[in-house]
Amino acid sequence: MTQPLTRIQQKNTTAILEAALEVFSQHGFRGATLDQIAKAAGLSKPNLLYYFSSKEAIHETLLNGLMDTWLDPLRTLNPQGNPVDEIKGYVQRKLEMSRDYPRQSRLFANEILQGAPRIHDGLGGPLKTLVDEKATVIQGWIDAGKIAPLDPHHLIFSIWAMTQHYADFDVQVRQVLGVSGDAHFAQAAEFLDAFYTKSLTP
Amino acid sequence: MTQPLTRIQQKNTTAILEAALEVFSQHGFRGATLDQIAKAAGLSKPNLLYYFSSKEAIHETLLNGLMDTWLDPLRTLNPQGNPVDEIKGYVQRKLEMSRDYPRQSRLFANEILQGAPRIHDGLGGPLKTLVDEKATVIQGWIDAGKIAPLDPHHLIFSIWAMTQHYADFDVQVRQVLGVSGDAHFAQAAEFLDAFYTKSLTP
DNA sequence: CCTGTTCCTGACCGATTGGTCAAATTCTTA
DNA sequence: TAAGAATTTGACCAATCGGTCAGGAACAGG
Repeated sequence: MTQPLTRIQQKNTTAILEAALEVFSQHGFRGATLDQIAKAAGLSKPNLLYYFSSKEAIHETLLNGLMDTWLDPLRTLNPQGNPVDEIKGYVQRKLEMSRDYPRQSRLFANEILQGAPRIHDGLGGPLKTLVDEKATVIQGWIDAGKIAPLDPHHLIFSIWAMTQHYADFDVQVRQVLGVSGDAHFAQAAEFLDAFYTKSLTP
Repeated sequence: MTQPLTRIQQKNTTAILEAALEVFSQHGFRGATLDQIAKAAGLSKPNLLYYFSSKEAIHETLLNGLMDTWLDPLRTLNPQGNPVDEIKGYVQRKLEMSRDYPRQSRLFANEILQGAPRIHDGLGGPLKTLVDEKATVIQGWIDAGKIAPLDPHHLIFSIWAMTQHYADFDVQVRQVLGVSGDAHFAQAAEFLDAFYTKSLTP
């Protein structure tokens, strides 16, 4: 039985999670400190621990809230739609997430990189289930001759890899391109559209 | 004037770097501890610091030695070769590196994820130079009608993203596919070959 | 064998870490 | 407005961090 949150609880909880997202995504779990998070949230360290029982509790809350949002674009892949457009739409939505929520992407990347010690189960369970389901849909499209024959699982991996690359390896992308703003995301969108059009069309 | 290393120096230095690669790639720079590295190397902590002046010195040595090896596959991209085969060859070599040297890939990924604080300059300098050079080659192929018109820089990013994904997100890939060995790398090789064949052929 | 150099270690240090706690402050509500 | 609950804080703690240092052990060449 969860109690409704007071305004002050609401405000501080979100401030903590926002600050923690900033710090965790930048330094990883072990690299982040409670002092950093407290300072970024404008609270004292003991006050952090009044709202969350431990550093790990903050991190866990963040990851749990993330999983669903992160998989939503895949969930909306429509079996009844036009196959090529559906997949390209998924690519674009995923790329937009890299542009608009890079911290979430990096938080996730950090966790996976370290071997996913805190969400290992979530990967084999809900994630695998969803991917398998959508892979079946894609395989159906292949069997019907609607798209080119490509291993559906690895096709999904390719989408994750290419879109998240622009968030996770942002520094590298910027250095190599020599840009500072957001303009290269439009280039990326164009590239990915052309790329997947060519590879998916039967 | 660097002195030649004695056998014992040789042995311990490589043992330290091997252990540090293991630990750094798994926990990131801040997450790794000298005690962990010392234990993994079979040495005492003060003995580590007899060979390397600091934790950062170990990390730096590791990254410096990595950069060249990591870019070699791109360097061997031959302007005179068959365009599609050259690029697909690069993809395969990069994928093999993900399979055979996943720790190096994760070490690099960790560094970039945290904003590349220790190799920031190397990205804008040598890396950018090499990429720009190869991008020009690819653009030449496009202008000659040898491959499909795709932004060369983003094409290179796509190769990095997709191949390194199999090393950096290894846990996720394994969980989703439900595999434990190395077999899925053969699938990945096949997928990438088909994928790039379709998208590069004019 | 002796001697100087290289290699190695236990004990230790100050700084930082995640976390605790009693007391003070602020808010709510009767 | 008074009492009780919720919120906030400074002071503090044990553990761990990267790193130091004096001295001992092993090794080399003569």
